Amino acid sequence: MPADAAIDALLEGLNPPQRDAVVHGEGPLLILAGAGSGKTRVLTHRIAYLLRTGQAKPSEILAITFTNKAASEMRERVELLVGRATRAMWVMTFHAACARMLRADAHRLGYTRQFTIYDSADQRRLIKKCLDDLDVDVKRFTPRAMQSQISDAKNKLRSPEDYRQLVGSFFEQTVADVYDLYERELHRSNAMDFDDLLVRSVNLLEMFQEVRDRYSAAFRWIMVDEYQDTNHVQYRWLQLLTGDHRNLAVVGDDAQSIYGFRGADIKNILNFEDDYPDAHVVKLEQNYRSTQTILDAANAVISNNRGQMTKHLWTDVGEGDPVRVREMADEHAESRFVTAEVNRLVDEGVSRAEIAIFYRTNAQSRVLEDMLVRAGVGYQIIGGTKFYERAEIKDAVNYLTFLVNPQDGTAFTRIANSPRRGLGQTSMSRVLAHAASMGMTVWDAAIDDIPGLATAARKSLERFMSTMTRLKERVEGGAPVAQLLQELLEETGYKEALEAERTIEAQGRLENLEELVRVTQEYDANNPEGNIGEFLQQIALLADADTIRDDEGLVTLMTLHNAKGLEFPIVFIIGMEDGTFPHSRSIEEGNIDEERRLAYVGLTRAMRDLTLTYARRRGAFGGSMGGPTIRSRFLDEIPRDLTDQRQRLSAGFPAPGRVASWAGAAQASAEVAGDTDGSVFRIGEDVVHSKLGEGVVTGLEPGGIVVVRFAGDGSERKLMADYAPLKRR
DNA sequence: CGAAATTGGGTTTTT
DNA sequence: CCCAATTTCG
Repeated sequence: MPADAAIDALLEGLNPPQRDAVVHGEGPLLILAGAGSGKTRVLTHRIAYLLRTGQAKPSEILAITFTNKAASEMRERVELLVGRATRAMWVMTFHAACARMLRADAHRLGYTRQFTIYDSADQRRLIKKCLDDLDVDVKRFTPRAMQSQISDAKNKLRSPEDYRQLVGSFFEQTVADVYDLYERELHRSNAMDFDDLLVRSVNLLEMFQEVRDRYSAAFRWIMVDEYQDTNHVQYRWLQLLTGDHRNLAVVGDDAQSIYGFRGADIKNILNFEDDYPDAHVVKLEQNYRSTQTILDAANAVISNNRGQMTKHLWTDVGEGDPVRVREMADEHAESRFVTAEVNRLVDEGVSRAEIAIFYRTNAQSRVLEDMLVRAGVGYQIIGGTKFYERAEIKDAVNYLTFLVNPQDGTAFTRIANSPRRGLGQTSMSRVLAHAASMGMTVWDAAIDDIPGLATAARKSLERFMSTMTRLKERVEGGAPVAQLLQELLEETGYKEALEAERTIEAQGRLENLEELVRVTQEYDANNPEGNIGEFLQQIALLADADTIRDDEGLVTLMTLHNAKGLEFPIVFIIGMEDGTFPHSRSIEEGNIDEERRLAYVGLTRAMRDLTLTYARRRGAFGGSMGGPTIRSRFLDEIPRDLTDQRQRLSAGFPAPGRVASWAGAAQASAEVAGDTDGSVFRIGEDVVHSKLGEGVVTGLEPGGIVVVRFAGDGSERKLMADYAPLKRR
């Protein structure tokens, strides 16, 4: 028992099960942590406790999370408890930990430590090339389908040979061929895709006893967050590392398993006690985040799933307000309603940073964004088109990649003719073919005498490669990343080409590149011993969730998937319709349970205020498609008395056995009609119309119509708020 | 050989 | 609507 006062302090303020998990010593530990039950607190205190009691040394701690953001948050919170000792611990994502192991030992598997990490776009491009090389019809077998099959195989630790054994159709036969070639091409390029990071690490640990001994001895204490989202490779990786000491503590919630499509296997957590019969099991069921009403709603929804670990969240913060459910005419009315609500809340003194809006698919954000921009509401959006996926950023990154990884043909193909240098498809294929046939790196092939290359292309390639060679010398001289990037953008003519365009778009691209330079400067400052290869590997592993800012002035928009692990005082979930959420694909595949868990995740993000909206009609593909919708089955799984919706709006009559108040009915019909009070604009507000100039709002009418008196000619006009080019001033 | 124009195809979720 | 791939034109 702890005698030390510092140790007592670590346990203070923890509830009994939390304390139980923190003080558990050697041996397997399963922490079933319901949403908002303080699991990060438990993990950080457990680490601190192990250190303080002298059971563990900092360098023996390996703490795994799913996002870098979660990792840095954990690191910061541990640091508050134990200080500098944190630096010796590995607190990072699965992928980052694997990349780090591989940098040290990849040579054993025939890679250099400068191996490139391919994101899924790179991966798809290479798969496409393999399909072409094998003369496969990409109309029949799309690269996307191949990619998901290959990724799936890798997550199950199936090699191309393993896969070939199981082939049962022509499709799978094709996949086997592509998979086989793809793997060889990847290796020849000295590159790994995301899945490879895990797979190759497992290979390393399985094939080299001394490597395995080294790591399993080093990491005597292993902790894993979000264990319900681990897949088979990750499971195997953990097995290999914990085999000797069995000090594995996992935290998770089977009700929040939402990554099945990515190979996550919920059985990993469900069967933990079979894997470790002596496992100590702790359940955290007290929720410190939400009101009882929100929890009851979430519990009710998730109870429709079978075969879960029983758990019942409760709180002592009180009942709170009912869940608000709103029917809107279409997605425009929905956006208008949410935007107006945000404004109303802000007027009441709520900070925008306290508000989040969730949706099922990224495409749903567009209409909402339009409306928020129009209303002048600041927002940040997580996901969608990501910074590192922008063409100019990928180009710059691929320049750096080719400088450190001369084998990377994908990087070469991307940059050789960007900016235009007169090196087309044909010339590039010549270079790649030459490299392949001579067994040399792409770089060496590009500076070699290539037979059959046109004179113009030859000249151009020579010029390009001499610039690259000059840059490479500076890389080898240990130039800082930022300096190299800047020189590269100048000397390759990339910047010049963009400047010559003189378009607003090009201007934006230049600004993005400046942003990238800032990122490299920051990297240089934080990593005096760093190098390009490490920088590239680091940015390759960034996730969307890592870009969330704590900005007072911004409402946060994101998919439900990205919302996991976060909390907000006020939450809106839009698009609560069957087909959107649950998604039609999931309905077809009979995969409703995972969608329901996603709903559970979404609902439990809200601390005090939760609003769910659905639209009677929803357009798709820019308005050409889409029709009447059916409200989400998940809405109907929430007991009516937890919501403020007193009758079924779609029926148009009060529900049997329940008396609807007049006010409720009036309010309901107003919403159905297009909600008069939900307008983005308000009477008396100054607005600007792109054609008619400045004016003031003099009236609001049902159907989203605003009446505006314009200053220019004094005329008063009725405008459709959704379609008129009208903005708040 | 490269750039512009056209057409056709597709939307789940992502480390 | 937005992209990528193909066709067409210079």
